[in-house]
Amino acid sequence: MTQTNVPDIVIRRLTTYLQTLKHMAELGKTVASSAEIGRWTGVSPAQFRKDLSYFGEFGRQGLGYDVGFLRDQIERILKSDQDWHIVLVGAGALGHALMNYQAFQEGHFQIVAVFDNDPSKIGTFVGQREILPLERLAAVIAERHIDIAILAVPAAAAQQTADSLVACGVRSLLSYAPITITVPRGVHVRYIDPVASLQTMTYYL
Amino acid sequence: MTQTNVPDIVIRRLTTYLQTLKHMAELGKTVASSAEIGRWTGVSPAQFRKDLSYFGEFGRQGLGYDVGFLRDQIERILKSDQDWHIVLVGAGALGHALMNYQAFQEGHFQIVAVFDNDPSKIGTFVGQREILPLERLAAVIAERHIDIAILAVPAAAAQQTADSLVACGVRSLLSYAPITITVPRGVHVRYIDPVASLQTMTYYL
DNA sequence: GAATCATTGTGACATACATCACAAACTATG
DNA sequence: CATAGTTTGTGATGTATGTCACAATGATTC
Repeated sequence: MTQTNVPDIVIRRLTTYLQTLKHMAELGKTVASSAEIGRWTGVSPAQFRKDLSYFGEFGRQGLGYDVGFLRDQIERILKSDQDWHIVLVGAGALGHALMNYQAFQEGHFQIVAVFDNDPSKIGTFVGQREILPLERLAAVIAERHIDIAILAVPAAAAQQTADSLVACGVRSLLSYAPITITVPRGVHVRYIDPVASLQTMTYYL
Repeated sequence: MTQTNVPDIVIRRLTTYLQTLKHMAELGKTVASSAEIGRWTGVSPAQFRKDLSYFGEFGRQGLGYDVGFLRDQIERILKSDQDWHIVLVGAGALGHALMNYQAFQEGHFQIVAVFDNDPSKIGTFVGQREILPLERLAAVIAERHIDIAILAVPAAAAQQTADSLVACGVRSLLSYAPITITVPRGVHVRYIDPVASLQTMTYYL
C-alpha cells in the first residue's frame, strides 16, 4: 500500500495537503472537493487526486473528501501521527532559536537533547535542557532510540558532525548548514537555507 | 541568454553549485571537472553540464572549470552579485533570530526594516533596528525600493500580511508560516518549514 | 425512485526532466 | 608537432511527472 516507488515530490506535496487540511478543520470545514483543496494548495485537482491514489481511495464520489478523515490518513501515511524524538547538534544562536521554537516543544517532533563542542557552553542550559558534549552523542542516541537529528553547526563542521550522527545510527538529517552533505545510501538529508531560497527568487527579478 | 524556459529546478541546483564553488575556492582549489563538482554536490556530471548549458559555455575541454570564474558567473546569473535590501515582517522569536542571523547582517541580503502589529513591540529595538508599525510598510518599501520580504508571522496572519506586501510592490516572499499563500502571477513565494521537512523524512523511516 | 448533478479514481496521453554517449576541443608528453 | 589522454557541450534517447478526459459512483432533487 505505501512503500517506495512513490515519487518523493508526492511525499512533499502530502505535507502541503496536511497543512491545509488541518487549517480547514480548524475553520470548521468538514468536507472538501479536490477542486477546493486544489485552490487552497495551488495544486491542480487532478494532481491532488492522483497523488492520493498512490495510497488508496479516500474520497466519496459526488461529495468530495472528509477533511478530518483525510487529515488523519495523511498523518498516518507520513507517520506524523506518532511522536518523534530528535537531537539537535549546535547550540549557537540558531540552535537556541530552534530549542525555543514552539513546534519542537509541543508537536510530534520534540528535541530531547542538545549538543555542542564548545567547552564553555557544556553544562549551561537552553530552556530546560542542558547542553551536552559531543562525547555523549552515541550514548544518548542509543538510549533514546533517536532516528532524526537537526544540524545547526557551521558549514565547516557539518560534514564531520553528520558522519558522527550517521555512525550513531541517525537516518534522517535536517541541516541548516549551507553546504551539501554526503551520506550513505538509506540516510536522508533535507536542507534549510534561507539565503539559497532567496537566491532562487532574485533570478526572476 | 537567461530568461524563462529554464526549469526552476535548474535554478535551485545553481544555488547548490554556488555554495560548493565558494567552498572549493576557500579551500584553494582553482580548477574542477564536472565529475568532481558532481561528487561534491551529489549531482551527476552530465546534469551539471546540461544545467550550465542553459546559460552558456563556462568550461574548458580537457581541463574542467575555473572555480572562481564559474562562481562569479553563477552569482551573476542568480543576481547574487548585487546587494538586496529586504524587509522582515514579524518580530517574534523567529523574527529576532532572523535579525541576528549573520548572513542577513553582512551578506548580499540585508534586512533593512522590521515590522510588527503588536503595539507593545513598536518602538522597541532588535539589535540596531527599531520595530515599526505595519502602517509604515508601504512608505518604507517605496522609499527603499524593496522587492523581497521575509514573512515570520503566525499562520493565521500570513495570507493577509502577504496581500499587504504584494500590494506594496513586493515580488518575492520567503515565508516561514506553515500554510500555502496565494499570490498573483509574477510574485514568487518560497517556504521554509522545518516540520514539513521532517515529515517528508519520517515517511521513509 | 427516477433523473440530474457532482465528484472521484485512473488509464491514456503529453510534457518535462534526466541520462547517455560521442564528436569536438583542449591539455600533456616526449 | 604528433599522439594519447581528458573533459566539455549537446543531440538523441529514456524515464518520470503532470494533465486530460471519462466511466463509475454516490448525492440530491422533486
